[in-house]
Formats: sequence, C-alpha cells, structure tokens
Amino acid sequence: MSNQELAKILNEMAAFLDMKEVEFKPRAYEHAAFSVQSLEEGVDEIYKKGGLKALEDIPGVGRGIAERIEEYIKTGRIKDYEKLKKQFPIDIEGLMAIDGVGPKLVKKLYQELKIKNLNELEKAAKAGKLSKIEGLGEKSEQKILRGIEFLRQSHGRFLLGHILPTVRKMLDNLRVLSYVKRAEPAGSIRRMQETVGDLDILVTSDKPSKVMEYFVNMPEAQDVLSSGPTKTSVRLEIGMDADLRVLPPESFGAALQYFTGDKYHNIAVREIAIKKGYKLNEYGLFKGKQLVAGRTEEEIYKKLDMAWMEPEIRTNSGEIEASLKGKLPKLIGYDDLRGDMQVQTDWTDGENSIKEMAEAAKSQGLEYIVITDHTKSLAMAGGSDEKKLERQIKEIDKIQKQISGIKILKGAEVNINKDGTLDINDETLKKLDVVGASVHSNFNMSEQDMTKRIIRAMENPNVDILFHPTGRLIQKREPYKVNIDEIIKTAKRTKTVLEVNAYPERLDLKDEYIRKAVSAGVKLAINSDAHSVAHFKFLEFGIAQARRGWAKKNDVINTRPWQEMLKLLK
DNA sequence: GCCGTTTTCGGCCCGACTGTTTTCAGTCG
Repeated sequence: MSNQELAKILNEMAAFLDMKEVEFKPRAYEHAAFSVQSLEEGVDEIYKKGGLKALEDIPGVGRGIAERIEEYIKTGRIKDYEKLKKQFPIDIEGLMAIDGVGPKLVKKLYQELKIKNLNELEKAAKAGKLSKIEGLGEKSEQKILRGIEFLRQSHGRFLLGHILPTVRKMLDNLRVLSYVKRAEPAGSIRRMQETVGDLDILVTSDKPSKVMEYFVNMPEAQDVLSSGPTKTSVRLEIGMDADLRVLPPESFGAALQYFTGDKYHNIAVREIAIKKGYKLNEYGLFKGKQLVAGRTEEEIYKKLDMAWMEPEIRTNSGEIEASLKGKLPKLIGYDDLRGDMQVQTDWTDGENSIKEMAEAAKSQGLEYIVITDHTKSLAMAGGSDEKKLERQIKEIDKIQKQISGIKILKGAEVNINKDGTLDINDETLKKLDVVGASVHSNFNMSEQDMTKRIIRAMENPNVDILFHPTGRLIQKREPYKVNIDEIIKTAKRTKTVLEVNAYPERLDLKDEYIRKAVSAGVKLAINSDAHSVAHFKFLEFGIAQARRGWAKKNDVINTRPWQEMLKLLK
C-alpha cells in the first residue's frame, strides 16, 4: 500500500459522493486525498508511530477519515469505498480525466447508457448516442470525443522544458503589440512546475477586444475553444490549451496572485483574507465593495500581513506559515550557478567535442564545467575504460591551454554495478577532479537491494556525486525502487553530493526529495547533463526544481568558484 | 466530513464560460 493508492481511493470517494449530490463531504475527501498525497512519510508509518491520533493530525483528516485510513492500513480495504464502488461500478477516475466531464455527467452517462469506462464512452459518442440524452447535444458529444483523443495522445500534460520556448515566444509577440501594456504567464508555468497542463496568460490593455482578436488569430493557435470579453481559450498547435485574460491595471497584481498559486495556496490565502474581513478574487482585495489592493501582488500580501512568496513555492506546503512569520527562505537564484558538473562529449554519447562544449558553457556565462563521459559498462554509449580516461585527461590539459575564461575539470559518469562496485578502478578515479556515479542497468531490483547497491557506491571515497539519484524519466519510466531516506542519510554521513539533474525528462531529484535533502543538511549539485551545446540552457529547469524544493544558494555546491567547490568534495 | 483569536455548531473559495436552455447547471481553474 502507498499514500498514492490511498489518495486515489479518497479522490474516487469524493467523486462518488459528488455523484450522489452529497454536500461538503466531497471537498473534505478531496482535501484529505491531497494531504495524503503530499505527505513525506507513509500513512502506515505515521499510524505505527502515533495511531489514530497521529492520522488526525494530517491536515483535512478528522476522526471519520482517520478511521477509514486505519481500516485501510489494517485490512487493505475501505468498506465505504467498496459500497460506493458497488453502487457505481465504473472507472470514475478515467472518465473524469476527460476535459469537461465531471461527476454529474458521469452519473448521467451511467444511468442513461450504462457507460462505465473510456472505451464505452467513446463507442457511445461515435454512435451518436450521447447527443440524445437530455441536457447534452451535438457539441458536447464532439467535445467528449476530442477530449478522449487528447487524453490518449498526451496524458494531458507537457514537459516544462518542451513547451517553455514556445510560450516565451508567444509572450514576446504579445508584448510588442501597441495595445498590450503588460503580458505575464501565471499558473504552473510561473511556478515552473516540471509538467504543465495548460497555459495562463494575463494581459493589461485598453483595447481588450483587439487582444482577443490577435490571440485567436496568432499562428500558434489552432482552435478557439471559447471566447468572451475577458477570457479566451485556444488550443495551441503544440497540443496545449492556453487561456488569455485581459485585466485593468488596478487588478493586475490580484490576477497574478489568483492565477499563480495552486488551488491549495489560493484557498489558504482567501481564507486568511476572509478572517481579516476582506474578500479576495482575481480583481482585487476588497473591504465590502471598496478595492483596497490589487495593482501588485506585494500590496495584497502586505495587507494580509504576509511577505511576498516566490511563485515556485506557492503550493500550500508550508510557505503560508513561513510568510506569516517572516521566515521564508531566500531561494537559490536563476543567476547563481557558476559551473555545470555533468557534461557529456563526443568521446561517448555527446554530440559535441570537449572544446565546443567548453566554449558553449562559457558563452552561457559559466566559469567551469566538468567533463563526465560515460564509462565502459555502458557499451551502447561507447563508455570509457581506464586507458581511455587517462587519454581524455591529457586531452583536456591540451584543450585548456587553447581556451581561456573557462575551467575544464576532469570527471566521469561512472556506472554503479549490480553489487554496488564501480566499473572503473579506484586508482584511475583518484586522478579525476570529480567523480559522479549513477545507475544505468538492472533497474528492476528490490528496494532493499537497490538501496544497498547505491549506498555501497556512495561509501566509495572517490565518489563525489550521486547522479540522477532515482533514475526516473518523466511520463516514460518510473523511478527505480529505492529508499530515499536511507540515501539522504548516507549522503550526509559520507559527504556525497546529490544531483539535481536538470534534463527536462529527468528533473531528478524531484522537489520533495530536494526539500528532504536540504533539511538534512545534504549538499546538492544542479547539472544540465548536457549532451550537446544546446543543453546548457536546461540548467534553468534544475534551478527551478531546486527552488521548488526550497534550496538556498548555499545548499548547492556549484554556486561557488571551482576552487571552493572542489574543497567541498570528498 | 472538517474545522475553530468570529464558532464544539454552523459554516465550508469564487467567478467565467459553455451548452442547452429560456434562467441555469455543470465544469474548470
């Protein structure tokens, strides 16, 4: 059992209760599900330590849900859930994943047409049966079909690194229009989340209708989904939906605030506003009908006695309390990195030469890079053996003499064998400035064996950094099973640095693990894992990831000059 | 079902847009 599974059940219970038109309970179950999902500890651990009482300490979990969690831990089932499931034997999660389908529609579909899952819904829609139901029509039927298609294509979310360039270009194009005063992204893009569901753009303009007209006709827009005087939605060519909202300047900060924080941050902030006798919406902070703040985010938070929070941490996971107490961390900045400690070249699976990579890094403003080509057991990448590494060391010395303004350090991305030994001997490793170790094979080990394997590698006095510590590929491959708490503990004990790999598909460590590592006092390195000169720009995503994990400049070793950085290694 | 320097009872974030209606329910963020 896992928090993930439990959260899924609680969410489904919320949806079933919505179908039954029960009041308020659905929100309670949703809230509990979210809390469970974002817990750092397993609910079974919490229960073991503190029993029912400890479960009730989880936000949104009271006596009732705590007892159901207890039942789940003890028996692996929740009777109330099974009762609901019996009443509605349907794949409610799958159906509600379709855009425009909510619990009420699911109920109607089940009662009228006995539809229980995506396939049956698709069949009914294609047969024109949906439009015959009262309250639905042709358009709803087509919308559902498009929703199913979209879901199948993309799982509905996009990697930040894949879509950000397009988004920035669109924003630039909006900003140069004479009738657009400001244009800013909000939502998950402004929070720099690892994946993005859709795009929110906020604009101030004295000619809203012209902005809307531009937006629906811009080359990136493929379909117009809805269009009104203040809000327009389009589907972009890249497959993502984009919402544009036009606002008066006196409301711009309020709208930024409203559309940037995730749902849970916003609920918490609005509740604080209510307690102080205000109402907060996207147009401003109001006392009765009087607008008291709205032009900037800062003035709104200030009225609520809160310090302004960086967008990346607005997820109601402690930032509200820290803001109220004036104890927000100063997060690492986007200009704070001086070096990149994982760079591949054409000596193995990289695209470019050592010199080309060094020059590209220099022109991006970096002071140093570490060359970390793969080693021999990664045969597919032409990994180096000891001899090839020795030759590369000499080659780097030669290139360093030809190039100034950037330090090229010698390193390797060494494979961790199945038993935790490395595929390069210690004598050779000692000659390198930086040794990164990583898992590239035997992903399907038990958690216990994998953890032991990685710990053994970290205990090697030559291993400075554990590269992409969990091995996940977002939307493609699950992380291998590993006990992250043990890894963090070992990192602290052995002074091994943990990597925040900035490659858009990896972003590994993920934010919640970064936060754990930071609070354990473990040092991090943010690296691009560049395989070509174009990849140094990925560092931005690694920094965003670190910021979402509440990392400060001081927690990240490659914010320091290279001489100082080296002193922090084993 | 949860929660409390407004409450252990009585509230629960809030507004825009769509589609199918003829005044509004449902969904979304």
